[in-house]
Amino acid sequence: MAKASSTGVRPTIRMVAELAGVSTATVSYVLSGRRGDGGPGVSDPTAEKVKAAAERLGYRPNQAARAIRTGRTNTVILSLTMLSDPWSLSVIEAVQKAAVPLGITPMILGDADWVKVLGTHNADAVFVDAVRGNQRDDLRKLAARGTTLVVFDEVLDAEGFDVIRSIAGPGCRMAVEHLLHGHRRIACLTPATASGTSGGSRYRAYSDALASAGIPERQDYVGLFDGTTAGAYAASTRLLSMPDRPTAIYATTDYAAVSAINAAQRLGLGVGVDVDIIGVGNTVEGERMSPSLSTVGPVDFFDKLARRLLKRAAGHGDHDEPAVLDFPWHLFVRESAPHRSTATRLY
Amino acid sequence: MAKASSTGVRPTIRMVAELAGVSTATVSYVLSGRRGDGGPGVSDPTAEKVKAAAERLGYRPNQAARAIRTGRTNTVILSLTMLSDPWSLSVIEAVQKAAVPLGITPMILGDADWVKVLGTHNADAVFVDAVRGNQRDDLRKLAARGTTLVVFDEVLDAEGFDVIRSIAGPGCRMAVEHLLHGHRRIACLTPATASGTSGGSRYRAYSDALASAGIPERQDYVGLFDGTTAGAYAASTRLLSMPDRPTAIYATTDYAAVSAINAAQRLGLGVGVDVDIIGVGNTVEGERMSPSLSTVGPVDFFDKLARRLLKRAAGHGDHDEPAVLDFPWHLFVRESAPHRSTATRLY
DNA sequence: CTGTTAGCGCCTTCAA
DNA sequence: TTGAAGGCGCTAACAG
Repeated sequence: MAKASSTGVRPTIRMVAELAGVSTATVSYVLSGRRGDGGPGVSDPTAEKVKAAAERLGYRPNQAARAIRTGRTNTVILSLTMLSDPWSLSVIEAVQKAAVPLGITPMILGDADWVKVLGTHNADAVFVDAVRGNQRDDLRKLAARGTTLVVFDEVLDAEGFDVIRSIAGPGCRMAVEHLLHGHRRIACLTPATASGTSGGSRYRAYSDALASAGIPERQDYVGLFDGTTAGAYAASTRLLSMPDRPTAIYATTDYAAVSAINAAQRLGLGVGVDVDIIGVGNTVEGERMSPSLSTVGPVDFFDKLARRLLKRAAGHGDHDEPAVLDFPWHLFVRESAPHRSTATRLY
Repeated sequence: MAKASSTGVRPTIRMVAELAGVSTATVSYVLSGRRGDGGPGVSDPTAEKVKAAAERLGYRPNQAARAIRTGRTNTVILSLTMLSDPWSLSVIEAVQKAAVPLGITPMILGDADWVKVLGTHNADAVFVDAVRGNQRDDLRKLAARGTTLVVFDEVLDAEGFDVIRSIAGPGCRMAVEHLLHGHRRIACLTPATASGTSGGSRYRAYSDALASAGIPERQDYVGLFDGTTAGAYAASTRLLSMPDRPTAIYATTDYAAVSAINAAQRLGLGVGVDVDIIGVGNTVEGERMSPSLSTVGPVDFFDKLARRLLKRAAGHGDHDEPAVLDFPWHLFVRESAPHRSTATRLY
């Protein structure tokens, strides 16, 4: 049984070198596993001695020190504003699956204030899931300083960083039009902050589709909430408790749609029967729940996102130009808002 | 309008020094804002020059380099195994609130494999939310190497690190006994993995309480699930669809209880009326939902946890001995499992 | 009050 | 096949 370092001090490469009776360079070669591919060869007995010494001391290379020398951190940062949103969990899941085999560690930044953090902390690549108007300049500055960015946004251009975009507008339009096949009294459930930001296009799809169908928009059919799950639940309850309640709800995010389903069931309404509910985003949670959530969303979005991010993180030399990646949207018809024919329509 | 660094290279302290016409040391003094408190003073005009130069270049100190020198990263790592659990979100929220004013950045590690990551990445303090049996040695080794740890566990001792413990046993017992006032047919909803780990005590409280009350335990009243929300929902549906369905469900986590409530409502059962549901953990989500979730849990747990972690992260000099912190549990009677008198009991 | 020097732990030449 | 030396960006101790 090795005694390990009971000194309370972290073992350094130098201690390993001393214990093995070699130089620090040799240790570095052996432990970073690069001998033979152009790097100097090290004799097997020496390599063994080094490995044994490292093991005995419990040596692990110091990433901070390595980063300062190599410029690589083997880390990607995910800046996620709404951690409770299933969308964020899907991002995390996909990135983690793709990162682990590459020896890259994903670190999650829950704070919305990524500007300050990314200025001082480095990562091989950074994913940012929401950019407010006044942060556009910060993004450009970060990119100019060499930070590798992948940004999720519907309007930004690729000014030194990748932009992942999934044009919500047409997709959302499809969602509302799907409801229009069976309904006239359609409500919209959307966070209050979304009026100005990217969510705005999701709401606009609702307005436009209704207008095209010749249905006047009712103010009391717009359920604004504060962005929380509880808020979405409350707003849904209000909508579904009205005397002339809507027969369908278009929710601008999947998690809001999930809350709406729970609220409807609480009120004793059959989801997909008495009331249809459709979401936006195509998250796994929606697919797995019961009744399964009808939704619109990009296909394979999360995997593609993860691939892009890790390609940027790993491929330090490859210089694909930063680009805008556009993901097409599909309509996923499931139980919460099934197909409606003239026979089954609710008006 | 400053041109900023359009070189694609991150500005260093040396560039700032050159531009300002001073030495790097002076820059360091000025920008780390420590002049006067024992450190050398710097004249105001010089300080201004330095600040202007830094601003012009968009300079931000490199945390990795600083860390290697000072041993401090201004970072805490939260290793959270089940990010979708509201419990994790509460931890994040509390830590973030406490960390920001101290200039400390919380980084979240979603990967369950913290052993590898913490070996190479450093932080001023680390919170670990789950320790498997074979990881105990790793914990000790990490602590011996100087990693500051705060571990959430019910059985570990403080072997070089803090242990936060919230003896679930007695609290869970209270939960089941609360149900026993009004019920005889009580089911238990618990993740399958919990048989061996800390969750085991939560299940044992159920067994013991039933035994003490002279009620035989029914195998078909134990709803095992895979740890996911969807799994908990499915298991709840099965329980509540039985011919002689239970009139109460004791869920070993709040998030499972939430799923059970949704399942019950889906089946048209009145929660708190036809069926009582109680959770474990006292998360905010449970408190805010409708019907509000009855539960047991420690009081002020998350804030206390955050305070401890940040005290460890900030107080580099203070050497309180690592200790076991024990948080007492309370019973929170809310709508999903109200008080039952002999008049309102369901048997 | 300011600049010089010496490292932190690691990796990468270059010479032996 | 190995070792010595230099430097990454930064700060701490010591000169001036």
